Amino acid sequence: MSYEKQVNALLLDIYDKILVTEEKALRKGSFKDISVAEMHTLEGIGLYGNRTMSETAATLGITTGTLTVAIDRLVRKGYVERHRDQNDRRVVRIQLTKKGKLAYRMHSKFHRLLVERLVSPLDEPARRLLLETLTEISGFIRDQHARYTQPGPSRQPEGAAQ
Amino acid sequence: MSYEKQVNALLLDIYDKILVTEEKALRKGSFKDISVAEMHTLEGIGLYGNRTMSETAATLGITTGTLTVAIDRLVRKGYVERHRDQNDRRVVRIQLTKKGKLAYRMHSKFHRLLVERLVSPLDEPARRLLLETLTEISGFIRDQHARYTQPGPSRQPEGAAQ
DNA sequence: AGAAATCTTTTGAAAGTCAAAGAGTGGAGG
DNA sequence: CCTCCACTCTTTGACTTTCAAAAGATTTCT
Repeated sequence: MSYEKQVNALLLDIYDKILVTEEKALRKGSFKDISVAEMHTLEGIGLYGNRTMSETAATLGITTGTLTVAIDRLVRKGYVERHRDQNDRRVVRIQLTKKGKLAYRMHSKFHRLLVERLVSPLDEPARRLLLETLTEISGFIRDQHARYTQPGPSRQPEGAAQ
Repeated sequence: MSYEKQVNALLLDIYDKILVTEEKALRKGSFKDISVAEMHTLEGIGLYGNRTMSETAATLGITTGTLTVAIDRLVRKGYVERHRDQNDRRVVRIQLTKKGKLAYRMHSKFHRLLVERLVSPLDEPARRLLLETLTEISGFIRDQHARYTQPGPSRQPEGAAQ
């Protein structure tokens, strides 16, 4: 198998399992009633929140309509509070409740431990390479993202042709 | 920022954008009518398919019920064919149509190009190290997956406590 | 005040998912 | 040869996530 194919297979394997693992970890933890998507919303609001719906939706890359229903559920479950802004009453400000912050911190800790365990067996050169490679991948994906996301003069999706 | 936090941030960034990018790439390509999830199903069936529903569902990690509706749609769109097995008429065998295979190959090519561009700037030692590191990560994620996926004596989700 | 702009929610639709019930087929034992 | 259990798949009902577009509330501008 070619080098590229091996790398591709490994990336797919990793990608595939990570989401499932995270979902299952959440379901077994102290906050069994929130999904990965909901946790992601909590992250979008942030610990020191009081952010508006539009801002948060933009951060998360979803529409405000979608966020409204997500927040409905999170409010019902007690993770988020809604407040109308007193200066501009069109605006809705949202923030995490105590419970929401607790969940947020727990999940951060989970992530931190995952990464710690992941990098702990690596020696210094491996660490450096990992960081460099991830930085490169990140930049690369950002480019691709821009390429395929921007509207514009029907740019040629290389490798997608024929 | 600590090494771990940098790695975590990069991973999140990459993870976040990759799905969106892939979805958008698909929508701009020659097969605008299939989603990433549907492409994933096509991959699950494979080029030399003739696999049963159960097998494919297991490969994809979804229930057969879910697969049934996915296949319904893919048949309607002309990417997949259903055939009852003549030896055991309970079994349904599915395989990609010509169009399905074309879509599969195109998507593979997209992936291969992505990886090629990613690894092309790396020299030989860096390549070796990347492969090793990815292998390690893959093994690690597999362990985590097993840890949180297996049913069993309420294993402690380390770092999920308090 | 009236119109236009802005922010959020509501509504309708689709995909993706599961669990559980239902339908058809196969095989083993009486 | 029947019957019944097991197996494979589909159907059904429910829920989440998502968007686009319409509607509602409020502010700002003329």
